[in-house]
Amino acid sequence: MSETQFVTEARAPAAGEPERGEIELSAVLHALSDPVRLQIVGGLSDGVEHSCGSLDLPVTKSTCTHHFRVLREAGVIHQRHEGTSRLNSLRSGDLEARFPGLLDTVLRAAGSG
Amino acid sequence: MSETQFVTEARAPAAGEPERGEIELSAVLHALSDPVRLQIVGGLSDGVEHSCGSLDLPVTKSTCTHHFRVLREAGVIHQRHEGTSRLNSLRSGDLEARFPGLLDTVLRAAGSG
DNA sequence: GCAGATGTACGATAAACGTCGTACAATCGA
DNA sequence: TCGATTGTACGACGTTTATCGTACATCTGC
Repeated sequence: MSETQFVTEARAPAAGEPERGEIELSAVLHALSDPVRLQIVGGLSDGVEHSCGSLDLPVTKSTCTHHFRVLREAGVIHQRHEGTSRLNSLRSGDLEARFPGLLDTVLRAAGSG
Repeated sequence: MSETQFVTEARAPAAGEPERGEIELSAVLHALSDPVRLQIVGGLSDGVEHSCGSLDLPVTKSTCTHHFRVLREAGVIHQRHEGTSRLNSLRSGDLEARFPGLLDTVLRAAGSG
């Protein structure tokens, strides 16, 4: 896991991301309710930053952009710019603080289902 | 809780309900991603059967019917006919068997959020 | 500067969604 | 039987969604 994932203090989120305290449950559940986005979250669950293209998703680039935006605006992921890439990571710490156990439970459910 | 909720054997679902093994994670998350439906699930979380009207929802009757159908077709609730009422209950046992911890975690998140 | 790589922006499109109103069906009590 | 209660069916409506293609922006390496 990256060193930013288990911090317990809320940090200032990037533009377009909700703050930790403003993450809404219904938005998170909606973000996780799409199979492609569930696949993205599963791909990010190793705690390593992944670029959008490195996840080998079954949709086109522009649809990818759409799904990453939904996840970002729901507060599920963080996007960092590096070169021509956008490095994505799960906001595990923020989600764990706001909705304890939720992300892990969903990831386990996605893995076994 | 009613006596049907913690059975570990899958039972034949009513028409329109998926069987235990066919409950899909994305459908469950989508069903739970609407505030009204989250309120319904919260209202049913005492384990008691509730009629549709007894939950005092902020929408009209026909919208209620719609939300209960979404929950039923996702496998989240069971509906039983009794007189002029439809008694609703959570499929806690089936959900726990299929996606362990998911329902409890979401309900706890909904309660604190 | 130029070409390639990586995403985003924008518009289009078809499907699904949440909401409502009205009409209807089923049941119960008087 | 008649009226009240409870919920469903159906159609309408505006919004949102998931998807794509094309065009564009940004960065890297030559």
